Amino acid sequence: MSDTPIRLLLVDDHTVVRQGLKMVLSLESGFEIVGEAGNGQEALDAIPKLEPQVILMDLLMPVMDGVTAIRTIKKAYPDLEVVALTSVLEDRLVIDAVEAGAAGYLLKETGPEELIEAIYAAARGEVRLHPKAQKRLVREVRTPEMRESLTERETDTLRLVAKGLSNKEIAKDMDVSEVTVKTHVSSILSKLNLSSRTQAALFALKEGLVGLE
Amino acid sequence: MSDTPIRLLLVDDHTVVRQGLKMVLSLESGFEIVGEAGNGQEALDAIPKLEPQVILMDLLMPVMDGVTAIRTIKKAYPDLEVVALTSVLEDRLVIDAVEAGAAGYLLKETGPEELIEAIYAAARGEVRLHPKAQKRLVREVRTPEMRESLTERETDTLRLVAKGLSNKEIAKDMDVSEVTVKTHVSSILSKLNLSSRTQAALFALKEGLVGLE
DNA sequence: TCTTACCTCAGCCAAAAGGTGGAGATGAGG
DNA sequence: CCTCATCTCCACCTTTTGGCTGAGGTAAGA
Repeated sequence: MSDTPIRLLLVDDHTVVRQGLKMVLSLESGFEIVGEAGNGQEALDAIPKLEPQVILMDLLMPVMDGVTAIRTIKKAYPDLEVVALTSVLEDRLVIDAVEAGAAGYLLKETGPEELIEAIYAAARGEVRLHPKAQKRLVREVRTPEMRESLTERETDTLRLVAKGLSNKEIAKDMDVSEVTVKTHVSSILSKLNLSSRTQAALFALKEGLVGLE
Repeated sequence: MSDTPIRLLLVDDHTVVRQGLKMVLSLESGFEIVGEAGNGQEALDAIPKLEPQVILMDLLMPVMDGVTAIRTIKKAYPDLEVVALTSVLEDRLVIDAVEAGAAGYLLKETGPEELIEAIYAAARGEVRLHPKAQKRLVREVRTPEMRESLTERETDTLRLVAKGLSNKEIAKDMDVSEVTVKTHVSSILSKLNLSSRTQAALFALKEGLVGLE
């Protein structure tokens, strides 16, 4: 490894988690934690002053979410490596994070050793994905026709289907005829290879297209 | 407060979270962290030796989940107070935890102050619920006829509906006629005051009746 | 300009879903 | 024994859903 410590910025809205990370990482001499932030916006503001080399970023945060933050950061500072660190494993999140340029996707259930190893890897410009995240990503790459191929209106429709609305209600909500909604739903089912709107709703939930409340 | 520190046991499968809690709580002189555990079973085994007064318990853990652990602990040690600490807010979890005898339900997004306050409260035998958890619990108490009133077969049916199966598939799965399934689905919708199987599926997911994969 | 993809709508049709009412069997409990 | 809840099934009916084909308008891109 290098002889100068890696400058780290921690971004997470939970105080407890930040403290925990600090605790765990402070046992490792190769790191220097130069700051903390409670959301993506704070992180962005702090970068010029703190000049971190690697950022540990939670994905689910208020104000500015992690994915947006990663995208913005990688645009402004391409050399800065961002490791996504989250407690939930959602297809959509994994894909978005990787697309946004994350140097890693770790779950909070990850042990300290892997965490440390992933940071070193990120600093070297390598990518470390949690095994489960890898699986999701591979699944996605293998079936890119899936959610990817849904058009904008179809995606809108699916979102409403996943909220339990009927075609008539969706039509009213989208301000089109019910016939059009039926057309959209049909092509959704066809494209995704599903056989009912309930399955479509479940798909949308799994993909993180909509939340559960 | 008392002059002797409160003996605390931390139970969480994430090392990072445990360290974070230790860090945060060590700033408070009123506590003494007597031990840690990575799951419910470990916690249970450690109680006789460590003699904690309050346990901070994560709900989602491998081996033995938090709710089961709470139930078991409260049966064996009624005076031991257990505070549930979790990152997710699920109706079913809140209800189950409270029924199991939890002295509190906190989210990991909770700030250190509230966390500390909740532990003191638990030690005094009081109950502290996160505002969001309170809301869920109240909603539940107000509509006990809901999920509660579903019969066994209806619950089975709902579970399969929430997996995206058609009536015919459910009939095959449950080994009854499709007519019977329709009867069950009808009474489910009627009892839960819903208007489509998709809504029923979403309900089942919200209630934690089934998982999402 | 000529595709191509998308959005919108339509009609026709079959299948699935859902509502209503009723009925026989079973088993638990007063 | 009687009652009550549950499970099972049936018939009849309406509504919803989903498949299929086609068609006009629009916007982007070769």
